[in-house]
Amino acid sequence: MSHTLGVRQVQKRRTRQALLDAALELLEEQSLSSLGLREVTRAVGVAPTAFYRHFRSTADLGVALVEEALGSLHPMIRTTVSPGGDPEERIARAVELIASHVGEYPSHVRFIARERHGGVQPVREAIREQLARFAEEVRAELAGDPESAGWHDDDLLMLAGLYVDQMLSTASQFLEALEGTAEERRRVAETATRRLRLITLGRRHWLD
Amino acid sequence: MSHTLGVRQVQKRRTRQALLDAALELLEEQSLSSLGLREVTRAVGVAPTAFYRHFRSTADLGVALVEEALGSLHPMIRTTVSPGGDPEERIARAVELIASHVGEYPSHVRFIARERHGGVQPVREAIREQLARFAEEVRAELAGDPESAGWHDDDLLMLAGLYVDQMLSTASQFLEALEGTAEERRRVAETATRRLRLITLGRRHWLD
DNA sequence: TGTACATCAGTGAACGCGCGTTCACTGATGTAC
DNA sequence: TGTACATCAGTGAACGCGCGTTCACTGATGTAC
Repeated sequence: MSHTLGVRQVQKRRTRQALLDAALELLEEQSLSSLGLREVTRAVGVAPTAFYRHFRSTADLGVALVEEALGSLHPMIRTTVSPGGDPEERIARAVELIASHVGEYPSHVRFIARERHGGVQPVREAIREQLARFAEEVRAELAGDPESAGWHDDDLLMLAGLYVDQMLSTASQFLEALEGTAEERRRVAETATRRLRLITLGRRHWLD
Repeated sequence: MSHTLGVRQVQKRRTRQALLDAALELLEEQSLSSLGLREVTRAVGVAPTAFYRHFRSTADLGVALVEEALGSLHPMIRTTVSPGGDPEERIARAVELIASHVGEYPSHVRFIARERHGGVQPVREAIREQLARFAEEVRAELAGDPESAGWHDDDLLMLAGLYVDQMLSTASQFLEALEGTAEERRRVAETATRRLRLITLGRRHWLD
């Protein structure tokens, strides 16, 4: 008994991934709610009917894309917020991490920003769930920080949500600046850094 | 010479408004990029070709909806942030104002949240411009606050952007809770209040 | 006030096109013996 | 190892449908005299 997949399953996975990749590229310039199944299969070079061997609908494909875009992000989020070190250094590290993630996976970031409030309910729901998980993970991480002594769990979750919102907002601003100048991107990083500094100050004086 | 419009112009405006209203309702459950011109005219009860007497395309209609949704909001934003009074009272007032606006114009709020990162470039651009104006107005208002003495203009704009982002985020959370229980809405208001409190604390200690 | 002409918001037929979905199929891969 | 049958990812024709856009039109409203 081996974990090796048969030729058939390998090929099926390949086609499925090709559909996801093609869809993501098409979604650079449109919303999921206007993405056509035939567009996607045409881009991959398979018959339209092949689509149904992998997804029930484009909404279903969208949910799969949410997993692809956000599923792998959990470990990264965790390390970003993890306590220890100079606060100013931690902020710089977080902003750089966001910038490099946007640079590496721009289509994923765009997809999430676009569909978070988009017109396809199951996809919105899937994103909402993943972001709630992020917030919970950040809360758990913050809870381990000595600076959080005396904080209510409610307030930690509030702060975690603020951080997650801020990450998404920053990511979306980096995305807009991606085709601009290096100077624009520097300004986005600078503003994001100051916002985090201000939030950190508020955090420090929360229990005053 | 009077400002009275002729019968023809009055009727034309009525049809145009009916198209905008119908589109906004259809956009409750889909994105602009999948909205069809025929859907809109069908909902109004005019011939598809009548659409072209008012808009070049659905994207053009979308830009008009941005003006309708955000254009009238400027005075409100101004008063919300205007200085004076107990900070805690100001925060409560702001959160209530957002809640009541979402309750009164849910479709407008949903439209802006959805299309801010949506698939139609001219609409995204129109929203971006209006939000930049909001941020600039908030900055100007903050500049008049004695608490802002010693602040750089850059930092005031950073804070203004944070407030605008926060308003939108809160509005979108109220929207999600709109079909939920009163308890859910209370929790959204509570979390929004605490977030603003934390930001206010950060603001107070910015120059420490 | 009345008349003759101009304007133009809305009409309705027509067009070519791409859509999502169905269906029976093919032929390579997998499995039982 | 070889054979006979089962599985199933991908095919290709066909369907009915709604789309955006064009065009010449109609008839109420507006304007000049």
